[in-house]
Amino acid sequence: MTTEKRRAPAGAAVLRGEITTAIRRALMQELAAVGYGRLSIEAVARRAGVSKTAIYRRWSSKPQLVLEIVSAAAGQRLPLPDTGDLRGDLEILFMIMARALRHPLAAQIIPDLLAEAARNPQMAQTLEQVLRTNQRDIAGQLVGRAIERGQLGPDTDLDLAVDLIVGPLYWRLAVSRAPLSADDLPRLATMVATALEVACQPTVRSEPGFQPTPMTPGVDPIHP
Amino acid sequence: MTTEKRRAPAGAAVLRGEITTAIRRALMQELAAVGYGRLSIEAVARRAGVSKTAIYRRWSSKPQLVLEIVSAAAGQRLPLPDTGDLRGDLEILFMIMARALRHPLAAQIIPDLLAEAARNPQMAQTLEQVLRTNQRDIAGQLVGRAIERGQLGPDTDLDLAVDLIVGPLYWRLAVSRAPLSADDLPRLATMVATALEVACQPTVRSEPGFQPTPMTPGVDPIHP
DNA sequence: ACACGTCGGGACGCAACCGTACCGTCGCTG
DNA sequence: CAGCGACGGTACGGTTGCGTCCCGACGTGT
Repeated sequence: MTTEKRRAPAGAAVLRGEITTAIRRALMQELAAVGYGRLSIEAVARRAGVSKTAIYRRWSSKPQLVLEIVSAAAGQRLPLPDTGDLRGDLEILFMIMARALRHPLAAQIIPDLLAEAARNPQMAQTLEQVLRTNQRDIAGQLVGRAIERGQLGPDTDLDLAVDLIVGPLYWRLAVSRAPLSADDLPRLATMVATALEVACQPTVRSEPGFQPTPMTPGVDPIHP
Repeated sequence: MTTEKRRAPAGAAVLRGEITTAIRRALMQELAAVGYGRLSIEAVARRAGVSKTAIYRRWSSKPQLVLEIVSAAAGQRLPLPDTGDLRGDLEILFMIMARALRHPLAAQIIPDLLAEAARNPQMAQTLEQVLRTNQRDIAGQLVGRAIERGQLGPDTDLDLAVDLIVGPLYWRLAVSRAPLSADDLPRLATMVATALEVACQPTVRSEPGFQPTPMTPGVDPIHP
């Protein structure tokens, strides 16, 4: 309640936006260069041409810094145009994904943070919000449109659809890191669209013939 | 050439295998716990109940240690049975992959090392040998059989096929980390098999109708 | 039985980094 | 126009980890 007597910060006593921007940029570059595990505040400050204090004035600690900046950077929701066809929607989506994942910064940072999320609940929660729900929403509306059109059945498994849609391109661009020609995207879209249509068609066509082998967990593939 | 006068190490002067094993196991656990970036020799030694010297006697440095152990652990080639059908082969493969990726150690370590490989040429080369070529071989023989059977055309794009085969399951188990019921694997196999068959059928069925939007690289999805 | 030679362990010097306290500086507010 | 007050920067202890050196212990080959 004593805050009423204090006057608001003004003049030189206000955070300089240019320095904040420099820190944000430096953090992303440093994150790409050394990864979350090795990230050090000192290195970020050096790269930004700024003192550590400038960072600690804005963010309380290293996790807080990374989480806030990453959230802000990845939180942009981009609209997905409706082409009127499942395959067309997929191709648009693939182009957006490819453009994002081709950027060196994103291609370095995203897998790194996803790996970190596997052991860091805070990071997992943050990425869940800014990445996964975003993707699930996008894939969700994409699948939803296809259902409305009758291209897919209403009982389509959304999770499996997301895997099929996102998995191949993520693997290619973020994991395998092999070059991908522009021609491949339409082909991939065709393949995925066909797979979805066949597996989730309104007209059910179950095809038994191969009985699944029972799971045998307990064998260690890594080491005895 | 003075080595001729030296006699071979024997007795207590020979490396104790139990300690080597303890180091290997501790390294994997530590790698899963903190990741490659934060990995410290001291922590490995602590976890193994061993002194640092015991480690430095066996491996010269941290990268060398990790690369050697990871190579040894992941280098096991497992045979892929021939079910006589593309979909059956895929289902078997998916079960093998799922069993491997469901192990907490592997699920933590593999994405972490893949992310590290993006900035570490040594790591990239090692993983290339022990993981990617392994997968490419497996997928290659799987596709090769399908081609022999006539299920796929001889001009099948192997790279794209690998993406489609490996991507979804890797995304689901290693990135998204969502639970995957046993029923999902056969369904996924059906979807992928269908996608491959349609896109790579000997009877070419090209279907134009959507002209690809040109690539526009240069827009930064991360930050201006 | 002896001696050889490496073993594993503890200790050390060095370097990097975290988070904080203190300092002079500067521009708005009254 | 005067001074308040947070700014950005430097300096500082404390901690952690790397890689090395020295030490006593110990089992085999001569």
